[in-house]
Amino acid sequence: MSVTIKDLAKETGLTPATISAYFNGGNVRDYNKAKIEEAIEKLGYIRNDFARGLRTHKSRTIGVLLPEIANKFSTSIISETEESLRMKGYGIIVCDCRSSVKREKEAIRFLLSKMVDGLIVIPEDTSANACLAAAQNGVPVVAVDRRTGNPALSHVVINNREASKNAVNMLIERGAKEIAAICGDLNVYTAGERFAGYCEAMKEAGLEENITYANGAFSVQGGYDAAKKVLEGNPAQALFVSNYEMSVGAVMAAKDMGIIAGGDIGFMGFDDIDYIKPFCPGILGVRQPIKELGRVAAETIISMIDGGPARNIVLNAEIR
Amino acid sequence: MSVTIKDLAKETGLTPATISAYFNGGNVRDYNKAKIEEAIEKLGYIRNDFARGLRTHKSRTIGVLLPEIANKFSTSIISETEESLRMKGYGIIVCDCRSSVKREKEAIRFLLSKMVDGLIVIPEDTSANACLAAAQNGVPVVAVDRRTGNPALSHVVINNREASKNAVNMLIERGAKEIAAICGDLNVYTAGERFAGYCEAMKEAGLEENITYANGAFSVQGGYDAAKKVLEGNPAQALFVSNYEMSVGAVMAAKDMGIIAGGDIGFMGFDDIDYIKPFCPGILGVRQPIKELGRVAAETIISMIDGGPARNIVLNAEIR
DNA sequence: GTGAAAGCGCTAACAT
DNA sequence: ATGTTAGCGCTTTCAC
Repeated sequence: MSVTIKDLAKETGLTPATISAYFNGGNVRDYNKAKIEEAIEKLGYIRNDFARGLRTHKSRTIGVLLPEIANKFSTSIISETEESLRMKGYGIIVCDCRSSVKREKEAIRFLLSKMVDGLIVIPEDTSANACLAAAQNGVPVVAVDRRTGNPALSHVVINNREASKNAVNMLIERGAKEIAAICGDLNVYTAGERFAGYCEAMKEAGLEENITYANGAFSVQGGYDAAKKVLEGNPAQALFVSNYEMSVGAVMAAKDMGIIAGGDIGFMGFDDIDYIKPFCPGILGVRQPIKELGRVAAETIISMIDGGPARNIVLNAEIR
Repeated sequence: MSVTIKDLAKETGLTPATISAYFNGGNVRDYNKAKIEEAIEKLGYIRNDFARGLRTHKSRTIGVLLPEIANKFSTSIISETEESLRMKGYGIIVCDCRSSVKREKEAIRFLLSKMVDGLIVIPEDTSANACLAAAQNGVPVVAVDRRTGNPALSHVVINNREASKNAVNMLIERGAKEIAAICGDLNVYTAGERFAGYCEAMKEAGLEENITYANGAFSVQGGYDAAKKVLEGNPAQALFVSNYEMSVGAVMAAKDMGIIAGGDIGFMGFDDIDYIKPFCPGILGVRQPIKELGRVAAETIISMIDGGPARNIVLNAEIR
């Protein structure tokens, strides 16, 4: 079957212990090192991480759990996380849970049985019950993008409420009074916070009565439908859309109704909406520091694995 | 430390062997089953897949290797693959290699050391040398999207050349004669095939002299730059862009130059360009059967793990 | 249907 | 600097 450390021992005339020392930075004579390396090459040896992990209780692997793997925002974060982690010698196992709390629980068990050293999660379950099993097993958890009620977890989020408030204020400064919010399920942390920021801005501007909210799925279609509903009902002067996919959908819906977002009406979306900008030069967006989010998440999980405490980190979004 | 099968044995008054039998579908008395389940719940037992894999040489895990994890096309495929695989009891480990052959090799070693039962790859290295190590270890490999020269691998691809030829023919039928291709690096399988299809169509229509090709990175920016170059030089009557991100960029570039793709000039892009359609109703796209690609890849790797032969599967793309 | 015992491939004392 | 030995948590004969 597969080549083991024993075969390397036989090939080189050394013992397994020496080979192991070689792999783990122990002191090995240079000419023995050379022999070992030769044998590895010749035999095509690949280390069995199962055996290793069984001994060490370490996998040098981080579990990553996303609501949806085909979601641009999530994968952009993860892309950066993976990069940072790789440089520290860690790999990642990615799972998605299709935005289902039940699957989130299953996936966490799956990841734990893979002996991950830590977990980076965009949590679906706000109470973070699903992460309990991890905590129980001494596996540290970093929640990204969404805050949970569990103080054992680290959190890396953006200043959702404040950024949204500023964003809406910007629409107000430009003269809009009837600003409709399109936010998706308010029980989701980000949606709730962003809507709250919208409300604060409206209230402080004395526009409390103009607060309008349209629900919808966190998808292009969801944003499309919600915007259509809003624009057909009460012609708004501006739209505040609190998520990337929904922003794209909302711009499409407006266009289909003959309304240019950012031109005929004010428009504040979220994340990287540059693709659409040539067609709607006036649109604005809250830009989350996605790369930093991913990098900081990686740093935080490493720090926790090394025994550091749970942290709460808030990054600032920018409006462009 | 963590709860083991021994703890379950102690708790239930049974032996590890019986607990193991329980997990592996052996015959266990109903009231013992109940006791075991109770103990699992009470103690919060999570199976150690390292120990298990060490014994069985199976991980029930498939390694997935992508050029770029933040790429919509890749993750859309994987999303479907993961779903299918999960239903068969398999999980996935996802790596990306940043479109680097060197990293691809590293990632494959990483995945093999994690004892994956199979590999699903969007191969960066056309010769599939990187996959050699997998074959050597008896780990089956399925290449998706791009064909390699290695007959040991299964391949799941679309009819790139034919679909592209049909697509370009469609532009020709609509009256375009000066059609420029924007394809990215032609050494990449898909780009090469799609360009070949374009050339065939042009030749058969007697438009050989009009063949124009602009290179660029496989990104929005790459498509933008390439389109700008093309449109500034020799005002084309139509654009054929052979990749999703580049299609988006090309449409943006045209718009920035005051040209509406699909209106002022013919436009044939790739994949799901619906987001832009409200702004350019006339654009067309080659639609790859992404979900089917992902599902078939999953089915194929399972079949190979069960001892089946390597397969070559070609799915048809549709033009809309 | 359940128990006893061996061993998967590796690492980590400890001895030399 | 290298060898010896025991054991990580599980599965798997083989008895009973």
